Amino acid sequence: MNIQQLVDRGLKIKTYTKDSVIYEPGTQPRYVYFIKTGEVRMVTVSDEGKEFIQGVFKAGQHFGEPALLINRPYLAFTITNKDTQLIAVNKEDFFSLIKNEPDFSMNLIQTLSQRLFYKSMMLEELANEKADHRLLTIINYLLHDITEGENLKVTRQELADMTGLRVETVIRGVKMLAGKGLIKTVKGKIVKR
Amino acid sequence: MNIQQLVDRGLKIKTYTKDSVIYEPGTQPRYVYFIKTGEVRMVTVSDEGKEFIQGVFKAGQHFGEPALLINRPYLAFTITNKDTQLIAVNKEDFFSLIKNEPDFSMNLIQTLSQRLFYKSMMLEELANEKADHRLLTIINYLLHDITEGENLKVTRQELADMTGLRVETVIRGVKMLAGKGLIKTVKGKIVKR
DNA sequence: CACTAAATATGACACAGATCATAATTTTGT
DNA sequence: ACAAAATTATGATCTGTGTCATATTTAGTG
Repeated sequence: MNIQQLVDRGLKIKTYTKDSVIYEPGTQPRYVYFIKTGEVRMVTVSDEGKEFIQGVFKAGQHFGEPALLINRPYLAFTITNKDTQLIAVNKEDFFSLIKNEPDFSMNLIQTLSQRLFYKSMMLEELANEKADHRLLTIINYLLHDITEGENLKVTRQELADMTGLRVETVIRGVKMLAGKGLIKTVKGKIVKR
Repeated sequence: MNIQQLVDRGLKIKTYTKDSVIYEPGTQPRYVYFIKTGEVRMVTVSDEGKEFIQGVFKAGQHFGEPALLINRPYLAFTITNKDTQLIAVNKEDFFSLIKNEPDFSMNLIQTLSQRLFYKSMMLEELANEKADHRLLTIINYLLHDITEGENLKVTRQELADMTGLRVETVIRGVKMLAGKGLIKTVKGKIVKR
């Protein structure tokens, strides 16, 4: 099931401007959201206002399934990183997609597996490893998605919010890793080689 | 799909004694494991030998799907907590289960969603919260599964291995939470009220 | 019941990373 | 090309939790 097919079925496209909140923790899930264009981040926020990035979702992907499927209030905020167009698919329709479209079902299982894999990896890091190790792991993970010579389009703040560290610690850590030759940086940007 | 049906299909039951290793990190997944009897823990281990409990699986449940489904080497050890009987279902059979048994597929999706929910919760805790908050969260989570008056059958060491803390920190933290009346303990055991 | 092992408890000290303050550099918008 | 904003950088403390050492309590076993 892709976006076009959903549109063909007559589902409405909703437009959100950058930094709009799509849903908040504590609220009851009613939809699964398919992204037509744009990008969203899923973040949990501590009492002191510190953000942790649970995931980032781009055009063609969907988010918000787990809470809907197990019927639990959301844990996280979902916020647009750019102007974004979404299609909200209600519970009934989403369940019928799973039941009636074997490909969609298989695909969803693999998507959930990928996310579990990432979260397991990060849990090990946050539970057991110190700053430099965490940083190297997330950086290598992110480098997978880009091609040689390109650089990572993430700020130190974002790395901090993915690793549970503070910006200053990330800045010092990245510098250290570059010094040891474990990563390559050009003008502060982390580059794949 | 339940254990009996797998047995009826002629799948072999393998027996493991307590503390046997079923698989190790780095190896390539070939099976999904269904638990007939017993219990296993999934743990990642740091270079310094510190364990983190990624999950615990009991009779009737299965484990090892994500790595198999996305075709990536295991991240964790899986080790029996007790004498355990397993049925190993190979990739082909597992895929056919998903394709041909809609109920199984739906069930798997919900199981994966539950695990994602737990891991998201723990990631937020490990990334943003300090010892006491982490402890209270995991304790409340575990208390959900038992009835009033019963006590948690986990040691401080196990709480430590679930929260990324050290035993001493857990011991001090539990004592503190009990002192503040946020949890109830009897002879050191954490009791549901 | 006694004996041993495992789990819980407690104190002293160390240290990674947080926090705070301020500066330098790079990016973005006009 | 310039100003403003965002990001990166760096130093000086502070602090929660790890580490280590040792003691006490509870559970398990013949």
